[in-house]
Amino acid sequence: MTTDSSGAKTTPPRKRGRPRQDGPSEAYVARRQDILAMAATVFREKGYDAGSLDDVAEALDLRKASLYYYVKSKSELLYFIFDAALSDGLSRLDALSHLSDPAERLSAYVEHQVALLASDTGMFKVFFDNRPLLSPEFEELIRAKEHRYFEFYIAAVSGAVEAGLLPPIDPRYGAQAVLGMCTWTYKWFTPGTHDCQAVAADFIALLLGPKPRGLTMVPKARHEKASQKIRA
Amino acid sequence: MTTDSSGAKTTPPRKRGRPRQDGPSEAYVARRQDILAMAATVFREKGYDAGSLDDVAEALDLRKASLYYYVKSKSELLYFIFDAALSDGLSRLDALSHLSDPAERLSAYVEHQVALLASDTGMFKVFFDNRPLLSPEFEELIRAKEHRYFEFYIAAVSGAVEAGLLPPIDPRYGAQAVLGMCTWTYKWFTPGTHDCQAVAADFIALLLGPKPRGLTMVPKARHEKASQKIRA
DNA sequence: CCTACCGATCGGTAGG
DNA sequence: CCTACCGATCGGTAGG
Repeated sequence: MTTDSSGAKTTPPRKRGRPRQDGPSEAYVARRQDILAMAATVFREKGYDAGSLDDVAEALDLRKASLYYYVKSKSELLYFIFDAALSDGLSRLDALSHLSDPAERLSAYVEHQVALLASDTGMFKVFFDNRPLLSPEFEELIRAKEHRYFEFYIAAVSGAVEAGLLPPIDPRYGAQAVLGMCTWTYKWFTPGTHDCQAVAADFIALLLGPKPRGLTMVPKARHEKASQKIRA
Repeated sequence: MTTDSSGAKTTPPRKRGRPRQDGPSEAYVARRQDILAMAATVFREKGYDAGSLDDVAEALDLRKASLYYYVKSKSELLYFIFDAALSDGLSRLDALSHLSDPAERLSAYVEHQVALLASDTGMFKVFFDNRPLLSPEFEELIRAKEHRYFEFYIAAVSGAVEAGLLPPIDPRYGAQAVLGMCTWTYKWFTPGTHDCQAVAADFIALLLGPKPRGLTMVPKARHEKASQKIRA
């Protein structure tokens, strides 16, 4: 219950059908988004351990205690950030999964991952290098989404193997290889120095062989060919 | 100048040829090795941030302050551990660099890196995920060795490209790809579940194509062949 | 190699 | 959303 300027008690609007407030208000959610965004920036710049809640609060011109009105703990803050990033990545992958040509799909996934990681190495340093700090429950939720992410790559590698574009490897190891190769980018990529598209192109060439220029109708696999050309 | 129990001034030992103590004693160095090994264990198990000097000292039945007799700071401890690991890795790579066959050499490097990373994922989590904590001077020394490490892979990729075993990619990007693929192992490899040798074999197949079984004389490149078989 | 202790940081809470 | 503050941790130092 609140008090208006005259000091009289005010009651909530009496409108019969008033939809119940079943959740946080819009303003609350929006403010929390601000906080999450700022926390992401702080963590990106100083790392998770070194980036304190005081830093986050100060950057928003708040007191640290006020953050607890929006978030239960520091690690929950991290969880929200991770979850949003993962959801974003998943939906992008999903948008690419319609590609039916195995080579095109795998190439698109590689380009996606390289572009994503190169676009924000700072954030991914936090993401990949501070995971154990999450509480078990959050850990589980993140892990589930990560697993879905991984499965996109397993499917793409499987498709490429079946099409004879890749040698007959274990698709799980293949997916780890592709993801490792692309993800590792966050450790060395420097925007000014390196070219994101060139990197992706070279990675794809490494996996699928040199891109046939101007030709679309490439018959089958290079791996099948390779074995044909063996001479005793 | 020191004073003996009688209060008289003492001079350094007069023995003419006595070899000067030009560095820490053997016992001192040995004890420091113990401390480094224990610190490595603690960091491996709890991480660098969470693994306190009290933890390290306690595990050695010492007081924390005593560690400072052997080490200047916590980050110097980390530096010593990293430097030893890197030196070890470099000498192993060096031992493999005699391989003249480009395919064999690249394969050996892949096997080396996968085996190394899979053998101690805990330590490499510390190594790769806590770097920024090192002081600038240490950072520079480590970086230099890492660069030498990187150059081994650049050379191997270059060799494979020149031999037509890999498509004509930028050797630096190629080396990052190979290292990323192999190194990423520390993030997902589990000794019981995964097979280190199978992983390496699949990675090699992914890079160089399926291993020709029982045949040694494979003519040239699969990439050259691929373009030959294109039909309009 | 030890005892004793400092100084600073930081996540989190009480209570409004 | 704020003031005030707690409790615990931790790297490091003094001085022996």
